Amino acid sequence: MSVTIKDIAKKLGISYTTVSRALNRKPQVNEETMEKIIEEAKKMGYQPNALARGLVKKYTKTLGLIIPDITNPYFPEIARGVEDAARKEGYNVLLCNTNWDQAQEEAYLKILQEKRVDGIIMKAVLDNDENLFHHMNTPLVLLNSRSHEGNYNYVEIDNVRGGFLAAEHLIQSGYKRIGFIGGTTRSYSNNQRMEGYKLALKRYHYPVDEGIILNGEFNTKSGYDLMKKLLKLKNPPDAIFAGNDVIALGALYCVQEAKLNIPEDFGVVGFDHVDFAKIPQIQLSTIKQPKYYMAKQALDILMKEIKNKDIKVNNKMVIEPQLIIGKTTKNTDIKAV
Amino acid sequence: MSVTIKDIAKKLGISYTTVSRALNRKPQVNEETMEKIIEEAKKMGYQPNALARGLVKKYTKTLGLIIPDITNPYFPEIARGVEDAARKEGYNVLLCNTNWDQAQEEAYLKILQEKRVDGIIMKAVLDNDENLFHHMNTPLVLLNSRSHEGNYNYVEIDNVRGGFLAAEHLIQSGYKRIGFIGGTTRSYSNNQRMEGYKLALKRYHYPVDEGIILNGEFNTKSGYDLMKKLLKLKNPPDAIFAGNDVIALGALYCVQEAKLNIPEDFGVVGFDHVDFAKIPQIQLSTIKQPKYYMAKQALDILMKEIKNKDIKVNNKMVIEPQLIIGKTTKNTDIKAV
DNA sequence: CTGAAAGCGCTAACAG
DNA sequence: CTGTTAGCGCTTTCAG
Repeated sequence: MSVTIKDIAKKLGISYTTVSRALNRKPQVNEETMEKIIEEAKKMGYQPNALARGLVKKYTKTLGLIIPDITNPYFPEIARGVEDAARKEGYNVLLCNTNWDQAQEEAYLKILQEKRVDGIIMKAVLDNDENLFHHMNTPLVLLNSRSHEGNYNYVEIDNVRGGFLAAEHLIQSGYKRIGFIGGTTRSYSNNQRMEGYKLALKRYHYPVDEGIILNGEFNTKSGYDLMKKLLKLKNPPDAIFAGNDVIALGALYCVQEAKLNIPEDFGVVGFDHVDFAKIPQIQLSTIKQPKYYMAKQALDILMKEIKNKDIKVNNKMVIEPQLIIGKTTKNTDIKAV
Repeated sequence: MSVTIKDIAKKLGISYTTVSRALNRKPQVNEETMEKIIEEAKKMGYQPNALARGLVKKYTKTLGLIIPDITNPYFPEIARGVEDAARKEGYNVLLCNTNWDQAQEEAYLKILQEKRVDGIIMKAVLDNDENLFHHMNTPLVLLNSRSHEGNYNYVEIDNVRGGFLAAEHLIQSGYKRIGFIGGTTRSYSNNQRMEGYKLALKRYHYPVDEGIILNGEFNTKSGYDLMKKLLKLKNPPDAIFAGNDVIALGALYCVQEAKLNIPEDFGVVGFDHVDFAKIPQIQLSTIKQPKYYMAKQALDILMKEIKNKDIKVNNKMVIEPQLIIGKTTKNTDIKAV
């Protein structure tokens, strides 16, 4: 099928070892023959076989990135950060989307290792799983996730702190009854955010009412549906903290549909600060994650692990979140994006 | 390092061929030994080496997907379609993001082939390139792109028709001076859309004024900047057709900032019908591409090419676009999402 | 500076 | 049903 170094060698009447060396620009090779070989390779349309190379070299210069939902803009922003950083280190990234499906996550973890990627960055679907991390021979860095045994490095936003900031802001904005709409309770980061929210309520002597704490999925539809449920209550909330921006968007829509004025009658705070949250039509109040930066950090840690496969580096990073005040909560200073 | 079939064979005192057969569930193997081998493999944490397998089998069950901008929601939607369809066929997808950088595109094309992916789907950055497709040994299907020589299969929206529909809608909505804000003029699809726009103007006896036809980049900032330019004109447009939804969003923002009422004073039509264009705060009038469907079609064609590597299948698909009327153009029927 | 030989981990004939 | 052998395309000793 495709041209190999042997084909080139035969054509030139030399050994294929020399061809290999020339193509890898080893200094030992005679300059003239080197040039001749490179030229011939180009002429014949030679394409090195990365499989064969990987087999002998024991590395592939490829990384895996496992994320749960590529249509949530949070993850493309992460993906870009990882990819940009990886490229600079000479790595390519195999992006895998699990659709929040744990079986799929496990499958990808397996496949990536079989393809002998040099390392993996993963936002895990769930945190309560024990089977997931069996037989990991490949360096793994978690993103906003924790393994059960806690033996992987990670980069995460301080989710508790973020939840606290969100709820505190709603309280200080004068809302009286603050609900929570989260993603799945099996998600580590979701629960941490909920935790922070409860802490703030307690801190400010607000009651924690489980009746206005709802969890569903990490998407707009779920946000919309759960908001609808909350509004139907006899004693509905006058503000909510959403587990992420995508949920917040659905909630926002529902509130508007109910003809409540935002932010006067109802306040909404999200989490992530994804790009669409910034647009003037929305300007969502939210908790900012420095996504690009976090992605870069995760990659840096992964690089260290790869370069010291024997030594177990301990490198866990917790990033400080930042409250962004938009126009979906009361004390807004409206400003340009 | 990691466990190989030889290790398992040694441990069990049998030949590694038998191990290979058992692990591949070949029916010929004795059931008992088969079970024993599989169990031992699990116990030892065996992970097949896909590189070695690929080397001998000549396929990798991996596909490449090259896109220019993962943060434009159009592409995640495409990516999901490709990935879902690929998974059903037993393939994984290597997602590559070029950031609209042609050198990067070429690099990825090369890398993917070196990794011996079985096929590639690509939205090309530019259409005017001749070097790009050199030495393609790998099946390639283009998405909303054309190769210079036209010798690759593709799936595309009818961009001319889409541009026509957009401009026609603005005309019929009563706007008098309709501009165009596009991405780069080196993009095939962009130019086709512009073409359709001009056709509509001519058809309805509107003048084609190059002074209100601006091109820049395919992002929100560019849309905003170019819109600003247009509004500064002595004789500014009262509507624009944007090359895609992301550009439209930037334009929308700029128009609102200028305190013009949408849709009364100013109309905007985008292209793509990405998810955010549907949200109630925006409800962008736009041209719909059935993205998921198109991705699936591209994958189907690619599958055919892979399965008939010798026979050159000719399979070019042009999809009909659909006008979606939102609330950024006058004759709106406001409706739920 | 160049070649011969071994081997990466696996599958695929070919025997037995 | 199982083992032996060869070979995928490449890099890496080890000689020369």
